Amino acid sequence: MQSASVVRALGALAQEHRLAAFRLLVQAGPEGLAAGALAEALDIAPSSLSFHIAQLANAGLVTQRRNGRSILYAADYAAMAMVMGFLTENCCGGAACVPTIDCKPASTTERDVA
Amino acid sequence: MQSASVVRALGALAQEHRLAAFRLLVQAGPEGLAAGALAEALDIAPSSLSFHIAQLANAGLVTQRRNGRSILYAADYAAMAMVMGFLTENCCGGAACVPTIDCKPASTTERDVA
DNA sequence: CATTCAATTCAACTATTCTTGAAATATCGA
DNA sequence: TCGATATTTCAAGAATAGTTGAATTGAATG
Repeated sequence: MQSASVVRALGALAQEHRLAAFRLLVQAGPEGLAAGALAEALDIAPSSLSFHIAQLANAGLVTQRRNGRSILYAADYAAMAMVMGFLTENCCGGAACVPTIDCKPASTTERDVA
Repeated sequence: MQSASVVRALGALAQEHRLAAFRLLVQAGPEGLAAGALAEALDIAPSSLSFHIAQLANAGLVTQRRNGRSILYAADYAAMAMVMGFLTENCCGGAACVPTIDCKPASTTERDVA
């Protein structure tokens, strides 16, 4: 019964600012981006970004770690792949289609997420 | 600026009943399922299903066609692939990962959706 | 043409989401 | 420790989402 967590993940992505933030993080790679950098890139208030990024984190789509005064957020590729796999599961009654997504950027495995 | 349509698609999927309905349609294949069959499978009121399936249709995730008294809904695989492609675009700053999804069930191309 | 079946639309209500600014928490440097 | 920076939490309001049953539209059957 993982459908509830997929609903949360999709709901987390189903908002203009959060989708944009997630895509920035996906493109930024495992290094991630600071909350402030995201707020500035998206041109929204810091408190608004906190609200949105918390939902992405709560849905398991991003991880966070502190770096000095900043908090860096990074996309969780495994979670993203899980959501996609769930959507396409048994696609077309089992006909061969929809390859499993397997995104393993170079430094993902060595990363340690607090 | 396709992000708005992706937000709508994700929002359409970010709900328990709609996610379940979409998955049933994905698994049902191009033949699709009648609105009544979906309502029964999901155990929700017909008016509730109408409300939800309309959002999936509005987001472009499902197509509809009439068959006698019933209206059959079917998943739109191209739209699904588009959403996933958008999420993973330029993943990891361009590192080779995330193969493009290419779901082409046997009869999809010959289907004519009104 | 009247009846029945399938699905949608409507109105009303409750619940959740998003935004904002002010206050609080945590880290760093002098 | 004090002040500055980075981020989160809180409270309150406006907007949107989800549910229900009743009324409506559209297609098939006699």
